[in-house]
Amino acid sequence: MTQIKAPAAKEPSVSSAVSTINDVARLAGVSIKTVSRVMNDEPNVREETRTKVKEAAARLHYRPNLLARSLAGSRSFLIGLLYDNPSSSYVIDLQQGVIERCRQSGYHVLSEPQDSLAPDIGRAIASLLATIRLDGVILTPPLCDMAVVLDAVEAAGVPYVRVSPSLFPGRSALVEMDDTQAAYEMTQFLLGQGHRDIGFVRGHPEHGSSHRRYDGFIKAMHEAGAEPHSRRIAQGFNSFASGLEAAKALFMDAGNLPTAIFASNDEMAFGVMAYAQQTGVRVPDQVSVVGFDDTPGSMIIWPHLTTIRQPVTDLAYAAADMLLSRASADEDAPNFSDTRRELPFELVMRESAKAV
Amino acid sequence: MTQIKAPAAKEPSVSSAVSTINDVARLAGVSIKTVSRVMNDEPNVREETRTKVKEAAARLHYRPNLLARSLAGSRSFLIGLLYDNPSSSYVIDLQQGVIERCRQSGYHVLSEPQDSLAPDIGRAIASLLATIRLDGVILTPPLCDMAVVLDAVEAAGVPYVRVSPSLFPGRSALVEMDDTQAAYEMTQFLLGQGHRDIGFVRGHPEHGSSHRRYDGFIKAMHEAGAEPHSRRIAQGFNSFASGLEAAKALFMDAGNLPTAIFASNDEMAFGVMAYAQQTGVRVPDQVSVVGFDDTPGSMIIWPHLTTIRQPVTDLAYAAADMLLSRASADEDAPNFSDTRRELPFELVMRESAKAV
DNA sequence: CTGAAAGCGCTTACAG
DNA sequence: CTGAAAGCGCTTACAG
Repeated sequence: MTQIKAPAAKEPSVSSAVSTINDVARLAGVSIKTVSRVMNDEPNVREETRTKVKEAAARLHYRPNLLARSLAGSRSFLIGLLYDNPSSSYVIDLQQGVIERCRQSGYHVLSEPQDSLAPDIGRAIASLLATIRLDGVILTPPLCDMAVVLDAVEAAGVPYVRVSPSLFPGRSALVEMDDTQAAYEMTQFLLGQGHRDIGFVRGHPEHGSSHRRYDGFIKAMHEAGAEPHSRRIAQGFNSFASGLEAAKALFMDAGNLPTAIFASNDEMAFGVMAYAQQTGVRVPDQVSVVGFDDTPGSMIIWPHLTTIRQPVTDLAYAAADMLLSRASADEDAPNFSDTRRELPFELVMRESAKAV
Repeated sequence: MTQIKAPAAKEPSVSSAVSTINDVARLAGVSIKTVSRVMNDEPNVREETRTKVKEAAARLHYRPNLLARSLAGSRSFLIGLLYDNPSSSYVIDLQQGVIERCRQSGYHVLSEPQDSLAPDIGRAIASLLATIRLDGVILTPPLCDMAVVLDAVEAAGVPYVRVSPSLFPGRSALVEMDDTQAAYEMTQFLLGQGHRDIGFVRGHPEHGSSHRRYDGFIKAMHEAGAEPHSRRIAQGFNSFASGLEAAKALFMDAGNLPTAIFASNDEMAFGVMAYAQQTGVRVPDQVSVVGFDDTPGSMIIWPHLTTIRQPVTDLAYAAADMLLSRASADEDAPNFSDTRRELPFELVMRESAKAV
């Protein structure tokens, strides 16, 4: 690859473009310690001095060097987002929310995708945390349910928050939504629409949320005295293809279709809808279809998908807030690891489901 | 928000968990300068000494502190990804590719979403670059076409690469694909399938790629002597809703439908397909529909969408490689800003288009 | 081939 | 209310 000169800089000398705390101190006629005090909004500075320093800083376009602050101080102003998630919209929404909150506090976010299947993931994370002193880490599924990952983060002494963990309750601060209740309410919604014969597509058996969603479904069906026959339950793996396969099984007997299908996630619901369309089953006229997650796809298929909206952005806000308030609190503020926030989901009614 | 004690660390003292260059030097019985040489794979170290240092580093689980390296040296090992893009899959794919490449070189990536509509975006970026000394910046549309953004990056003296810019050719290193040619080939594909009466949904007029795609379409149609009537051209704005509206216009006369519709992006193609479905127009039997971008949605609708795959990951690789090779090269290697790489697109044939 | 010194730009701990 | 000194963990520039 060819490479040559950097784009012409506006300043004669690149290095002269950035001013340091020394420049500000000199211009304001104070010590660098005083400049530091002003920049960090510390008390015990005469108002007149404060003004003088602020003016000097403004004139020089001074911005404290984050790296230098990190090295000298006890904070790095860096939060790590560790993920290994196949859903781009989930990751991007979460990341966006975390960045938004961090920015307000002068923090930056390091996105660090991880391969949860890698045998040395524990060492990889330990190495990462040794290389960059992070002030906090956010862990998403499936990483947040892996003991080796939690061990590594804890060994490094970095505070962390888990998003929607399924395992090790109480081991750390966490944010989550109630999958079971959401599936329960979605099922109740279907029942309320007059559906009694409802098929269910289970999610990937290794995801904790799959089981919670199934439980919520069964609970509602049970309460309604409408326990599904086992042939109304299909096993999926969270993919479009597995949804298609599940639909094939659930629609086996064309003369005896369920009136609704509840897929454990949107992706599988799309598979069900595609299969229905291919075989001439009309949605929602013959069969209602609902999903779970409210991915972007639910608004681009027709009929638009009725689904459960995960509060991804709010989960991100909450996780970031926990970390940030811990970072600015006393080193040993008590009970951080007991912090737990449950955020509300939302049942989004669209066109893929209707009353029977 | 409550916050309390950090998760119990494995080590008695958190600070003792991380070893420094001094620890390694002491254990190996050498100076820190020698440790530095070994860690950076510099020459002029006796093999025996090198081994001794490596062993000491391994025993102490030593990882050089990135922040300290940054402050002392001329490199920060940090690359910034600046974006303001509504498509989560585009952003995540690009980010993933950039991170992957950076990781191999010991670099980390700071994702910095920007509001391209903010009036002070130039100052925001200048401030960011003053706060964190980045070794390089990657700019995506629409940021890469904003003079105020380029000015800020250049003023900071940070090397940068633009991804798919439409404006200011030659102002910087860039990676891109040929939108015009892609649209041209997609149109030729349709023509080759026997379509002559092809409708077109134009993209958002403020996106440079919209015009290039339109040009490619027109060129192919012209060459085939099949110039479209103006009522076969609809204006969209890259959204699902605008695709739906466009379809309404293009399908106005039910007795005289085009045999194919080429939408400038997938999102609008989905809108066209939804409208077709709502009005009983069968895709692809009555009308073929094709899109552009190969977003995840193209695989969850039925029929799956025939579209153009942007080489997003490869664009990311190429952009990162340019920056990384520049970072490890001489400060003034010539012509970096002339570097330009064009990557091949791919025509992905799926079920939404068929021969007439 | 190896090392002692200085310094990157800040904050900490202390003194006044 | 303010500042001089030391130090964070490295690399640079220089000396031998």
